[in-house]
Amino acid sequence: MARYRSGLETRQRILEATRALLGEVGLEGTTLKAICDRAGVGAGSFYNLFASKEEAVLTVVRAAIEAVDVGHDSDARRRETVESLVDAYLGFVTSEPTLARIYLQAAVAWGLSDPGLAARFARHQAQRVERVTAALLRERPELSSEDARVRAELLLSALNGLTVNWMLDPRVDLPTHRRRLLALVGVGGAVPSG
Amino acid sequence: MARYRSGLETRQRILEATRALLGEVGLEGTTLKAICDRAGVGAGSFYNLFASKEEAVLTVVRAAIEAVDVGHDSDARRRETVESLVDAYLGFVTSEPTLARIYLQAAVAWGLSDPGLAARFARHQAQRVERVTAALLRERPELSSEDARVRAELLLSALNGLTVNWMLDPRVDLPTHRRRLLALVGVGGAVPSG
DNA sequence: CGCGAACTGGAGTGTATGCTAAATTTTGAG
DNA sequence: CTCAAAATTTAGCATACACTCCAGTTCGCG
Repeated sequence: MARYRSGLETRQRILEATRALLGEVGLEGTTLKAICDRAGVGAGSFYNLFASKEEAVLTVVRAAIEAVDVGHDSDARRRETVESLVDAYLGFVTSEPTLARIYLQAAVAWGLSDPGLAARFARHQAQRVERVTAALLRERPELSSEDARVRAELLLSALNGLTVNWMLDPRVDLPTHRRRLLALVGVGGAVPSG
Repeated sequence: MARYRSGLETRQRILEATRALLGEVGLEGTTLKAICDRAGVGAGSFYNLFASKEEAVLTVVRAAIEAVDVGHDSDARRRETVESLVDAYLGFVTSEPTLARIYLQAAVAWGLSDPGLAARFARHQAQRVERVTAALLRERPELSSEDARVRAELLLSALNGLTVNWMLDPRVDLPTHRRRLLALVGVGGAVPSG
């Protein structure tokens, strides 16, 4: 394992190379040789720090998952709004498209095959739903909790879908959809007309 | 290429094996050997009918893309409703999860890497948006066309996102979301309360 | 039938991959 | 300074992959 400073730095370089490659050429192109070349490291060094290539990739993916729900201690959470949550998500997607891409890729390409990973993603999604539901109930106390939960699930699903569409076609107008989405869920701007 | 009946049958068997494997073990596990074993065919036969493994896989993916928007001649299209379109999509997803999965997998795993494929998916998505927009305008003529288009895009994005969530966690309640989604877009059932 | 073209299976090829072994250098606590 | 552990490089191994070659078989038109 890494105990000296040099080893830790190398470990970091490897993870950064892995992350960059996953975002640029996808999982398929992220070979061990590519990682080592990019990190400026021999294969032996890699295996001195990681048990397998999969470990490095999963480390990156895990970080991507965490990064989706950045920040907010439990105190600030009680003040966060649906709008701020949506903005945090969209801000992450647009400012870190590489990580967002890795997340989606992992969810669809692996999550659908590996039950363990699927469970991890599902759990993560459930936590996000809880967070949005809580915010929604704070802003619109008249909603039943089931109603709020369904709306939260829809909101998050739509955000995920929009992200995919945006990545396939950057002309997708995220700000407009953001506004529309908040209105349709019944928060923030004008109430939907019908 | 295939000219005899036998060759055409073999070709069909190969495509079916490819489709099944893509749905079961993903792109990663869909090797040439796996395809040939499953189809009961030698590698030579495969390459007598397909120029490459990629050709077979892309043929299957193309079919999956087409299958998402099944049926409806141009006459029936003028009578289709938002609800019928949503139901057609959800019906396809739940009755042919394998194909739906291939579609999503291809869109995310390849579409994000291969610009050509991304363009194909984007074009396909644009056509779907047009179709839903037209239906929405028919049902609610008071909407502006921009408004209808944005709602259609959101509806489709949410459907895609819901599909992903449902595949990761089958407990996702599609019928409820379907009803909610139609209401939120402003069609079908009760108008949203706020 | 006859015959050329299509089809078939399976061994074989080259290559890229993930990973290892061993020899060497670097690190840093005592 | 010493020295054992950690870090690093390099060469190479085993495997799996997409794909080719080729000898033999089947097809179906004339």
